[in-house]
Amino acid sequence: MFSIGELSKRTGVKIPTIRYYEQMGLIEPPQRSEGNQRRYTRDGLRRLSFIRHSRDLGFTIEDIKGLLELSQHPEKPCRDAHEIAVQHLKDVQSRIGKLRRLERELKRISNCDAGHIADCAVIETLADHSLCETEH
Amino acid sequence: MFSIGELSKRTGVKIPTIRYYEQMGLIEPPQRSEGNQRRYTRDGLRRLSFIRHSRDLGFTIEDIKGLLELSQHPEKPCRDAHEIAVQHLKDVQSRIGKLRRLERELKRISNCDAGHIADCAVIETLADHSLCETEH
DNA sequence: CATAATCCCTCTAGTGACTAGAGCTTCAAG
DNA sequence: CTTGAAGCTCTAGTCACTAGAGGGATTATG
Repeated sequence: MFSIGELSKRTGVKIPTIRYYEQMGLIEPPQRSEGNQRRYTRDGLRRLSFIRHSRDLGFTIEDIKGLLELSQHPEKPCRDAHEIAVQHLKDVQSRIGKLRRLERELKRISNCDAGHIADCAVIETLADHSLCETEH
Repeated sequence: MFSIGELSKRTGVKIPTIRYYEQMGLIEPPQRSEGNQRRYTRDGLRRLSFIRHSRDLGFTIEDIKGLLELSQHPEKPCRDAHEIAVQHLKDVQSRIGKLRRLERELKRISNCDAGHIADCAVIETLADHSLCETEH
């Protein structure tokens, strides 16, 4: 049995975040000690590790609820889990695309070496979109 | 003089967002009509366009406050504006790096074509970080 | 066994950048 | 002069936490 602090250390999830996950229904309310403190089992640890890892990969809490649900039913078809992952991959790829266009624009405007604001490309470009090279 | 709706159409910033910017001190409270409705000038339009464009490029409201302040003082050195832009560029580049590692991992795990959850790479990998190829 | 240090509890509120809705007033066109 | 669109303020909700107050529980040491 682990206290919440130990669980936190082992998973790298902060204590208030663990309690928040409980509140959100991502993890089940664990048993309590006589003095009302949370006591977790090895199973709770596994579940939280799953959640931690999924969050690191950028899945939303709703996604994770779905994935956890699925993982409880090994006989179900894999299709749904697969779909969640593919959808998320698409999101990630679109975010990368946007950020790369941004990067190009920022590189360009931050090459500015004007002495004064009056001639600064950063300010000028922000004030006038038509000075941009790419859409965004 | 524009109403808030016209300003919204011309800049592409939604009406509640404009009021929010006013509340946050990004734009000055404009004049009001006799019936207490906001009336904007061409200058307000320019300022909001600047903000819109900066937000599109991912600057935070705090960044934008700084940049607006600078743009009001054309005689100031360009250095500060430059620094804000470069810092932001760094942020963007680090976000791109993270997302690309994620993309690789998601591509890998979503190649799964198992029939059942029991053998699904998505679930398996989320449950066990050591199955990952890259750090994240 | 007493005490001190650490840990844990609940509850509320704050973050950033909006967005949505209720319940009301004003404006512009016909 | 009426009517419907557009505007007003205020409150609360979003997401995924994070911080702090004010208390109780557990554990290590003397």
